[in-house]
Amino acid sequence: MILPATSSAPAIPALPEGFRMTRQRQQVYDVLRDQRDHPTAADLFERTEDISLATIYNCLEALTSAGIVRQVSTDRSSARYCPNLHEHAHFHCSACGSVTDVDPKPRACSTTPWSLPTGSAVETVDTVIHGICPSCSN
Amino acid sequence: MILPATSSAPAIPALPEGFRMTRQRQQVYDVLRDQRDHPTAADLFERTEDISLATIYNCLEALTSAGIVRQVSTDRSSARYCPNLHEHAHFHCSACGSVTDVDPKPRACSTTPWSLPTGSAVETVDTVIHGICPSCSN
DNA sequence: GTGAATGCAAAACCTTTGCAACTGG
DNA sequence: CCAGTTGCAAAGGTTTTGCATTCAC
Repeated sequence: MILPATSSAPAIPALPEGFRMTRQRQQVYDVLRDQRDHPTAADLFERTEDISLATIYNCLEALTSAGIVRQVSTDRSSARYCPNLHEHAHFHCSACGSVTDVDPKPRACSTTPWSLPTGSAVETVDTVIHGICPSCSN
Repeated sequence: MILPATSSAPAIPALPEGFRMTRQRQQVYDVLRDQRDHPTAADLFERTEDISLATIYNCLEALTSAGIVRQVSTDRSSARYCPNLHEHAHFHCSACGSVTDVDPKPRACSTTPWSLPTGSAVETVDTVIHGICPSCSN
């Protein structure tokens, strides 16, 4: 007998001790993982069912501080969310508003190209490339 | 007779055709240029006189689209503004919240280290380095 | 003179919060 | 069981808007 394709096996990178994988958190993570278009909280609210908007925000906060989702700010509009944990930048099309992942070049310089003051401790680097995407260039 | 030090000579990079340099826009630009700590709209409202908050926002929008000021989004809090037009990144201290300019290393790789899809047109690249600044490391 | 910019207050928008009810481990 | 999570509605903070007045060119 074949089990119905329940939407979600955990399938999540190492979770912190004591992290509660609730139905809501799983659903939010599933949408992020399956539709990698960097949805906003409102997008996620529409794409899920029986989750309040406040809980969407709670889940995103929980997933973000658990380290399995990154928050992306391309402009002043709603925050977007990204389940890609590999080093990458975000390309933001100023025409259509889409946000896509951009990988580093195969053998790009390995050290930070920025002259940080002595004593600075780097936690994360967020790079947003604004421009026009191939589809909008036509 | 010595003239009182009126706050402002134009002293602004090439302005677009038809840009009206009003008193308010000049004052906002002067504060940005003289106190390069990346103030928010609310900061600028406090540091200027006889300018309404709505006008602060109008001025920032005007200066930004005129290309002489850049908007900086380090997190979800208020937008910050930067009059430094040279290529640089922003270091955001997650402890004290300060934002400082970071210059590129003298001979860092000259081309984008990102594999952009063919047909992408890059307009600007915003890099925010989150971490702990030297003062907060103590 | 005239279109653009300002000031005010109100509205819009995104996100967080307080608190009672519920639930995952 | 019970601390942590949810849902709701209300509040908070930031930014925008409508419109009459004022101003830069």
